[in-house]
Order: sequence, then structure tokens, then C-alpha cells
Amino acid sequence: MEKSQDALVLLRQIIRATDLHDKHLSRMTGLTMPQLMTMQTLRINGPLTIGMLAKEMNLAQATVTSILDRLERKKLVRRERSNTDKRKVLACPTEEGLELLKSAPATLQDTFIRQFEDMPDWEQSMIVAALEHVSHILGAHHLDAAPMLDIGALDRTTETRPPEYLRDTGDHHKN
Amino acid sequence: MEKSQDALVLLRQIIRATDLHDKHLSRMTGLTMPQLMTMQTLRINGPLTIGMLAKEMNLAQATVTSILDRLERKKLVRRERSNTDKRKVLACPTEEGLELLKSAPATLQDTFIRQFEDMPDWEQSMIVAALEHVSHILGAHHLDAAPMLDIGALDRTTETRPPEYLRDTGDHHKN
DNA sequence: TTCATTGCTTCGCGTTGCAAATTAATTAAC
DNA sequence: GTTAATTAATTTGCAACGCGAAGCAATGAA
Repeated sequence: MEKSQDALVLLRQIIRATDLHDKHLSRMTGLTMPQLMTMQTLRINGPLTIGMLAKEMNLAQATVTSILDRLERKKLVRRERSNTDKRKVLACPTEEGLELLKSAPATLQDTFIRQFEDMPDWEQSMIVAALEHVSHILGAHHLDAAPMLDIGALDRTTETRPPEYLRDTGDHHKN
Repeated sequence: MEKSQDALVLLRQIIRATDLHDKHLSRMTGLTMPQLMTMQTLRINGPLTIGMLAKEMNLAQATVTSILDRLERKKLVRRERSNTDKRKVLACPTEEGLELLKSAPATLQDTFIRQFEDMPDWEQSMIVAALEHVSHILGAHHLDAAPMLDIGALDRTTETRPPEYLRDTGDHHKN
């Protein structure tokens, strides 16, 4: 059957596009992708314990610890011990960290939303229905997911500027 | 608008599902994801020079060199100098390497294809049309992409290269 | 008190990923 | 035909990932 191949290629294209955009964001913010991912997760969920953060990102706790070390050094994240249970450590995004995400360049979902909402209502419904179908086929419907296509950034501000203000060690990952 | 949020969540779910499946494949084969990616690219395109391989995967040449070092140590890939231009080095998947990919667990696209082809024709067309729309919105329609959802493993419907040495199952190679 | 569990960090190791420097082969210029 | 520039891959050095195992402190249970 020809159409299933078409569908697969299209899905692959979509995934590839988001991946490339993630790498672009990475360059713009000066953060690595795991670092961006971490900031994004914190922005969405608010302060999380290291364990929760690890689970949320499908990484080992030790991995998250080291990522947080670097984010803390850049003052984008602050560690805070829990009062009720002093074993727990909360990772909190700093003001600076949230600022950084806000100033990230226009995101893929902005583009998507703009064009999507220009479409007639019946077409929107058709796309949602189709995506629902695909998600179900892949057994993905139970996965929790934020309404965003790329790792970083939110908000309307269309500021496209590479930040100079994180200098620590040479951290420019290029990808 | 509510529906654009729905669409974004669904897309994110789909991407997340393929990512999780990739990690599963990685564990099963004993290869890292870049290594799997490399093997997969070679399986699809046949022998490639290091430079082509790097471009295909959006990586620096030096990175690919080191990945190939490890794949060669595992005897999954063989290096071969070009006769016509002795600067060039071709990376060729070995029989063992192709075997490994073949013996990988059932892939996501297998699941997808099976269920997709059970759908009535009009529904298939609807999904392809919707995906086409999304791909276009994201500017992804020009990206070249193989008809597969996960990095590893082969699907028998896509033999772009005739590996005359297929046949047989059951040789699990764990690094 | 004692013991097991939980949550995070530390340590060691291998893998990615890149830029810069290096080597070798090809091509262009003189 | 020698010299110079270009191209292709490797080597080197360095930071970041990613994980398991070991360690430590706080909590909970016996």
C-alpha cells in the first residue's frame, strides 16, 4: 500500500522539523538541549524535586544532578531543600532563567498556531481527528505532553537575540 | 482557540512516543542512539563517505569518525578507501551489522502500517492529507525522510538497496 | 535502638559533539 | 613539474551527557 509509506514519510518530516528547530533554539540560547529541556520542564511544572524531574524527562537521577549543577552555575536554576522532608531538593527556575526562555526566538508552535487558526473550522477538526488517530495507533494517547513543539520558549515576544550574559566556562554547544 | 492546543498536544505525544521507542530499541540492540542512527542511515542509503554520512545526520565529520571507530570495533561497519579518490573513505555496513538491525524487535512503523492498512481508504486519505498540511505548516515538506518512525530496524517494504545477503534469523548480537 | 528505605550526590567510565590542528590526496596555477 | 590551494578524513583536546554503583543523610518501621 502506497499511502502508509506516504504517511510515514510525512510523520518523519514533522519529527525532523521539530528536532532541527530544537537545535536552532539551542544555539540561540547558548544552552545544550538537555539543559533547555530541563528549563522547559521546570517552566511548565514549576519547582520539582530532582527525582520528579528525572522521571519527567526519562533520565537517571544522577544525570539530572549534573545538568542542574551547570544550570545552577549559570544562575538559571536555584536548589532549595524541602522543609517537610529534608532529603528532598527542589529545583526552582530563577527569574533570570524564566527571562531567558521568554527571550528565545519565535517558536515552532507560534508558527503552527498562527497558520492553524487561519484554517476553516472543518479543516482544523479534520487535522485534530487525524492526529488523534495516529497518536492512538502509536499508543501515545496516554503520554502526558505539553502543548508545544519545541523544547524552549513561550510567550509572544519575538525577540531573536543570542544572549551574551551567560559566561562561565566555554559552554557554546553547537549541535 | 481550543483546537490548536489539542493539535499541539497530540503532535507532542506522537513525537514523545517515537522517542521512547528509540530508547527502547537502543537498549535492545546494545547500541547508543547515534550508533543506531548511523547503522540505519547506512542501511537505507548503502555505503556512504564519512562526509556524506555526517551531512545526512546533521553532525560534524569528526563526530561521525569517532562513532564509526566504535562501530568498526564491534564489527558492524567496515571502512573502505575509494579507488578513484583515495581521500575518501566509504563506511559499509557488514553482514553482521545488517543482521543486528534485522533482529531488532518489532518496530513502531510495523505497528503503524498494520493498523493503518486496516483502515478504510477514505480514512487513510484523510490522515495523509492532514499530515501533509501539518508538514507544510512546519516547513518540513522539503526535508528528505525515510518512511520509518524509529531509528533502528528495518521494514521489509522498504528495500531501497538489495542486500543480497539477507535471509536467516536468530543471531542476536549484543555489542 | 536498629534496620531498611528513600532522595540526592559523588565517582568512574564510556559516549557524544565540536573546533582546531594535522595528514594525505586531488586540483589549479604558474 | 613544482608550488599553492582545496578537499577528505583523522587526531587532539575539551565540555557535556548518561548511567550504574557507591556513599551519605533523613525518614520510617521494627
